[in-house]
Amino acid sequence: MGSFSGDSAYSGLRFDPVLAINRLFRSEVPMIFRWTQQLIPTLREVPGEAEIPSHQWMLRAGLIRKLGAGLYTFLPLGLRSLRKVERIVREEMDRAGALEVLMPALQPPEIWQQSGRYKAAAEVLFKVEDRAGREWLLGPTHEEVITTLVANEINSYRQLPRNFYQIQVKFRDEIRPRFGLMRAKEFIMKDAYSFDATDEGATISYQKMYEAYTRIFQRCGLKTIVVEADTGVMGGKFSHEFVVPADTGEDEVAYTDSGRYAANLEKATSRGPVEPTPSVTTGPAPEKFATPGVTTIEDLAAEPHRVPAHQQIKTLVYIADGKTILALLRGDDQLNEAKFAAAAGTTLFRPATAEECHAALGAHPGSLGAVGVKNVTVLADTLLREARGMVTGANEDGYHLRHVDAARDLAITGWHDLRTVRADESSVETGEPLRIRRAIEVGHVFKLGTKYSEAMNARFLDTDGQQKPCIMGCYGIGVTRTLQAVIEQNWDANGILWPIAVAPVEVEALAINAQHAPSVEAVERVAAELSAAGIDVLLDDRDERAGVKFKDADFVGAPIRLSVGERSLAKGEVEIKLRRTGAVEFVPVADAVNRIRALVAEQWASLKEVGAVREQ
RNA sequence: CGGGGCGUGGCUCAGCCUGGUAGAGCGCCAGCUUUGGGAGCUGGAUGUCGUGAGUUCAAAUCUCACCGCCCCGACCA
Repeated sequence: MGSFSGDSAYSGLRFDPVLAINRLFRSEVPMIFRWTQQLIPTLREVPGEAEIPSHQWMLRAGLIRKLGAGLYTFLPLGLRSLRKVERIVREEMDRAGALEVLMPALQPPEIWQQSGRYKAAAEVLFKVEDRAGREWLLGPTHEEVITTLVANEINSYRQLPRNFYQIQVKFRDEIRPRFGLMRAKEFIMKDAYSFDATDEGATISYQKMYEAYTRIFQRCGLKTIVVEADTGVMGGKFSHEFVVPADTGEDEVAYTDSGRYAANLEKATSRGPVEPTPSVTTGPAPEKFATPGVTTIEDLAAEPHRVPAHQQIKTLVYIADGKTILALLRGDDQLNEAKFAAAAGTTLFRPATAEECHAALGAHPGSLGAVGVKNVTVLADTLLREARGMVTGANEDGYHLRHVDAARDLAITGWHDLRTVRADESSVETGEPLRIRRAIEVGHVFKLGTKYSEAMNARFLDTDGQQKPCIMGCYGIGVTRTLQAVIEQNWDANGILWPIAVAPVEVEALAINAQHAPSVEAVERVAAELSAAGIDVLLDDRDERAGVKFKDADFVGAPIRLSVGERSLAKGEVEIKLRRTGAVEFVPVADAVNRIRALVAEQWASLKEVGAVREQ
C-alpha cells in the first residue's frame, strides 16, 4: 500500500501537464470497466457475414452486432468509440463556430417536393405512412428542413452568417447495404449547413469547414486525402471529399504522387489520353462500308477492319428526363456518368434499351452513329473536337462509316468533358502521371449556392434593401463510417490498433493468473489509480487463462496493456506493452501509473502528426 | 433490380449428390486438474435443419414458391 501512496498526483489537486493534455481531448468521465460486468462478446472465429477486416474486427472484438442487413447495434465498447468520434466532431464544429441543433428524422414530403428532390432522390428515400395514410419520409439528409427553418427565422443580413449542424441518424434506402457500417440503411451522420449573405462569405464558411474536417480526421487518427469531387444530386458549385485510401473503398480517386492534384474519378480531368486522337482528314465525306457481325469497339479494332479504338467514335444513347440524348466519345474512352449528368443538366437518366436505340436511330447498338442525326441532343467529348478521319456506326446494322470528321459531319449540340480519365495520363496542372485507386469517402464539403434557399424561399434583406437568397454550403461526415474507417486503417493480424483518441479504453489491465491474489490486488490498485488519473481502463477480471485474456486484449485493441504476473511481481515489477508496436517494458509497480500516463500522453501527442495530407 | 453464392445449436462448418428421422470443433453449465499467448479429463444442456406448400411409407436431403443473408454492378456519408 505504501508503495503507491507517493503517487498522489492523480488526485488532480496539483497542476499536471500530462493530465492537462489529456483533458483537452477527454471524451468521458473516466472509470474502470470490468470485463465481467460488461458485454464484450469476442469471437474466436471469423464471422461469415463479414468480408473486410474492419467489419470482421468490429464483430470479433465485440463492438457491434447485426440486426439485419445494414442495421447494427452498438455494444458498450463500440459505443464508447463512437461517442469519442462524435465528441471530436462536436468540439471541432463548435470551435469553427457552428451551432448544434437537432432536427426531426421524420420529414413531410412537401418540402422535398418543394426542393425538387422528391423525385431526384426518390431512390434513397424511405417512405412511411401514418395511421391516416399520410406519407412521411425518414430523412436521408436535412437541407430541406434546415432551409425551411432559416426561411422562417432569418430575415436580415445582420443574422448572417450562420452555420447549423447536428449529429443524427440518417436513413437511406440503399440498394445494397455493405461492409457493416460502411454502407448502412441507417447510419449516424454529422451534417452542417452554412448560410451566408455574400459569395465571399460562403467561401469563408466553406474553408472553415474544410479546416475543421482536417482537424477532425487528424484527431481521430485517420489519414485522409482531400479530393475535388462532383456535386451529384446535391447540386451546387464545388466540393471536396475527404477520403481514406482503401482497396475496399467505393470511390475511385485520381491523384498525383506530389499530392498537387487529387480528384474523385467522377470529376478528374487530365491532359488527355496517351494515344493522340487522329486529326487528319482522310476523305471529303463519310463513306459507308460493310462490317457484318461487328458490334463492339473491339470487333472493329480486330481483323479484318483493324480500326484502332482511338480512331473510332463511340455513340451512346441515353434517356434523360424522357428525352433521347447521344453521348459521343473516343472509342477507347469510358463515359463518365457524373460528367454526363452535369452536361445533360439532369441526374435522371439511364442507358436506352436496344429497342429505343433502334427507334431513335434506325439501328441497334454496335452500329450506332451520329452522322446525319438531327433534332436530337448530341453531347460530344471535347477530345473529338479536332477528330478527323474517324470511324463510327452508320445507323444501319452491319455498316460503319469512315472518313468522319467530327466538326464537319456531326451536328453537335455541345462539347463537354465526358470521358473518364485513365491511369498514367498527365495531370493538367503539373503533367505528372495520374494514379488511380479506391478510397472510402468519410466526409464531404459542398458549396451549394442558392439552389435550396431559392426553392425554399430562404431570403434575407440585404444592406441595399433587396431580398436575396442565402448562399449555402453543406458539410457531411459519416460518423459511423469514420469509426469503421479508423479500424480499416488500423489493424494487424491480432486485432484492432486503435488510435488513442477513439479507442474504447486507453488501457487494458489484467492479472495473468487470476488465482494469484497479490497479482489481482496489484492490478486492481494500478487500474484504480489510472482511472483516478483520468485514464480509462478496461480491467479483464475474468478467471481465464492468460492466453485467453491476451488474445481478447489484442482484439479489443487498447493502445496500452498492463499485465501483472506472479513472476515479475515477485521482482516488484509489472509489464507494460504497446499494442501497436509490441514493445514491452517492465517497470516497478510503484512507477506503473506514471509510466502509463507518460505513454498515454505520448500517444495523444502523436495524433497531431497524422491527418489530412493535402492543404488547399 | 441484374448476375453469383449461402441459410443445419451462440460461432465456424459437415451431412444433401445417392431420402431412413441430425453431427463435429469451438462456446455454454457442473466437477476435478491446470495456469505467461485461445488448457486437459469427466459429465451435461442447447436444433420447429429459414418459411410454406408439394412428392414419398418416410424429407435437412427431391420439387416449387416465398423470406432472409453474403459477394459483384448501378447509388451514397
